Amino acid sequence: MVSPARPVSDGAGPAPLRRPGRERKVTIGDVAARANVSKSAVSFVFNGRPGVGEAARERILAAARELDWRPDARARALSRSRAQALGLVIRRAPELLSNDPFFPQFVAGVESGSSDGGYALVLQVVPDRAAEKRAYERFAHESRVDGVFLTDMRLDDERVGELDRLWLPHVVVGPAAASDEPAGTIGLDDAAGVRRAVRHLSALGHRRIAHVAGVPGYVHSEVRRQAWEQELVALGLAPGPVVEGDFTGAAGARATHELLDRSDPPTAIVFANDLMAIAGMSAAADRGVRVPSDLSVVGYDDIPLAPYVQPSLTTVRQDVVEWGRACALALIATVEGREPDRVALPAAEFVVRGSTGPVPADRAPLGRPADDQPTGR
Amino acid sequence: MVSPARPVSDGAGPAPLRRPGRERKVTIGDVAARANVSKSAVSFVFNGRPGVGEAARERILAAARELDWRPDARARALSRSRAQALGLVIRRAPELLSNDPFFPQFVAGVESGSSDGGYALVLQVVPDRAAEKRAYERFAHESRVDGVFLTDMRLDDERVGELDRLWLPHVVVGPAAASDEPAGTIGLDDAAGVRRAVRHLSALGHRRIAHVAGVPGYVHSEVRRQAWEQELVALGLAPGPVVEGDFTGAAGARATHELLDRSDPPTAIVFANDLMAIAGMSAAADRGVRVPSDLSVVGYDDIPLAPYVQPSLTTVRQDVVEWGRACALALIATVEGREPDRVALPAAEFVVRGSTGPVPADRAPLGRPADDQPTGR
DNA sequence: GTGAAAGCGCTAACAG
DNA sequence: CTGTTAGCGCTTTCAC
Repeated sequence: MVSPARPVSDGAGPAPLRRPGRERKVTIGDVAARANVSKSAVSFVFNGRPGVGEAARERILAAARELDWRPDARARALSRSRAQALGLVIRRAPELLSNDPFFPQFVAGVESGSSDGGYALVLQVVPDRAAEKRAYERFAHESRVDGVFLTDMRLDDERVGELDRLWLPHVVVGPAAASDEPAGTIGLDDAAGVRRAVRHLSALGHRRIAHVAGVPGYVHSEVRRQAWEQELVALGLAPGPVVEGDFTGAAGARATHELLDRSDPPTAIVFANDLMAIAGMSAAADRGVRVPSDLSVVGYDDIPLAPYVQPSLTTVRQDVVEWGRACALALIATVEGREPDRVALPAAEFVVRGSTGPVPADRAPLGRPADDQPTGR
Repeated sequence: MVSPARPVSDGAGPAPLRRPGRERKVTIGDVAARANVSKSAVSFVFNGRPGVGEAARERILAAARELDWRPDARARALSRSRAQALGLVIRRAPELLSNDPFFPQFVAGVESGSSDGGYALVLQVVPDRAAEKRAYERFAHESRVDGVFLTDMRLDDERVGELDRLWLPHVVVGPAAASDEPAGTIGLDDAAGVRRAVRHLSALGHRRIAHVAGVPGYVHSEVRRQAWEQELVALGLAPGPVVEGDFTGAAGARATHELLDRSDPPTAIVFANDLMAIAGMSAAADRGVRVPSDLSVVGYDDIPLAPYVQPSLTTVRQDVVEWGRACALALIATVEGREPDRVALPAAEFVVRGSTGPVPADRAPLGRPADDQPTGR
């Protein structure tokens, strides 16, 4: 059975909700009494505002410590009309949540930033758009949270307007490089990493560089695709074929087969995430195409496994934890009516490992590789 | 800049906390007035208790719908002395959170169960034991949550006692097979999967089956190690060497090298998780040991990548989402003073893929393999 | 069946 | 600088 609220069980049925007996919860009144001051004095001290003498202050703090008292979050929330909590709604099938290395780290970062700022993080996982909308509405109507994070932005996302209508403050979490991003976006430069990857491949002599994209309609999918294309154009190369993926291993494998089936198969593929890239490498191996000697592969995310697959995966890494922190701090500032600080997030980093190499000699169309010494690490 | 609480900005400084102008928040009073009843009637309807006539009930519901009103969670929490929220404290370095496929799924499951039961999920990520303890204390003292989940149980975990002292209801999330588990544990049968794996290897003729364990001191590490050992003994085999790992890829690689360096290297290794197993396969490949022809490998978790590495990974899968749901339902029952239902969680499942095969002919010490036809997924 | 009134524990005006 | 007082929005007895 499950541990009840009461540690010493007497075997009685389903009973105890609260602590038994007389032990009333200690309140601000008890602290005030013990320190010989008024409740407001206690309140003032615990809200860090002036107007309380040093002596009284000391006594109050001592009394609170002795009684082991902390302001009750519920009462505080009610009287300040602020929940002192931030909401994160994640729209994704629960089973698929662990496909994505982004969320665990992002949640960790957001939580760390939130609790540093004195806010709690309320999480909700919803399967579809309808449930997502309801979740935001409930957060707003029930005043459960003071603001929310918007992740997984879609092209023409309706949520910003909805949240404005609900008067629910928010920050948009997204790649910073999108040309038409809405104001209020906190993101790091996704595109830079992809561009760096393309340059790296070009420097290795690759001329047919394909892309396996993420789920269409998502901003981060688009940003990565655009970055890939723009950099190819900038290098004077023709944008190779693009295959739409959906960030799953199955899609990565399928897309890879599709690309290698072409009459002019690419010599390098830039995948929109590591999971697809690794599945792609397996697919290549299955048909006797060797990485990196026959085909170079680049991923995105730098998942913990990336260094440990065969061959180790060249990829792009972002500091997602720090990103999450920055989002939390920005949202707190917004909620409290302050102008959020402009934070400089580190750009995505390009990590060179074993899955990229020189273009196969018999496939290199012409010219010698440009010079390019990636920093990696 | 970040989107403020007010959609139409007039360029003023850091100002608006709440909605501007006259638009007062609609309250239960407004609904009562509009429906021509008292506040308590409204309250009764929204709390599903008898004592309100059908006609009044209809009008109340209509009024609430028209005014778009839902009970304010803060006020409700205060007057009912219940936060209507559940807490999950995760102790882990933020950067390491994505190493673990467990949490994203577990969180998703817990959240789904919580919101089905009308509870919010408050998450906190803490780096160490001290912060963890403070987190629980704050949850309790500030009445932020009504109960908490205890994950990553350690041998001789102090938290159960602490929570009892704080009068904070809780459920323990852990493998169900631990012999000395505390009452109130919700878990599925971790050990069954590992035992199945050992039997599978034995059936393939393996006699020297090693184990790469998880972080020592954690219940789930111990349970898996014990299951491995017990099954070997049950099969009449000598427990092979055990190397301690820490669930990271680096540890998996190191441990594998250590095992293969021995004078009597194992022909099969059971790893405590997939990440170590995959890194172990890479380590083996690096030294020319081939999987599965020279070495069989079994993981644990069935991460999304498991089918897509080379070779695909034989592993153990649990329905972590369902597990999380069950935990949430049990905690809600506990919090509300009911006896939690005894839920039957599906046992861990053994998934046979490409990383396990017959013992190498020249290494099979004696006898012919027993018959064992694993079911797979 | 319905409504008035007293809290829940804290914050924040406003007097003293 | 300190204390008194009126809420915050909802729940819940308890008379009517």
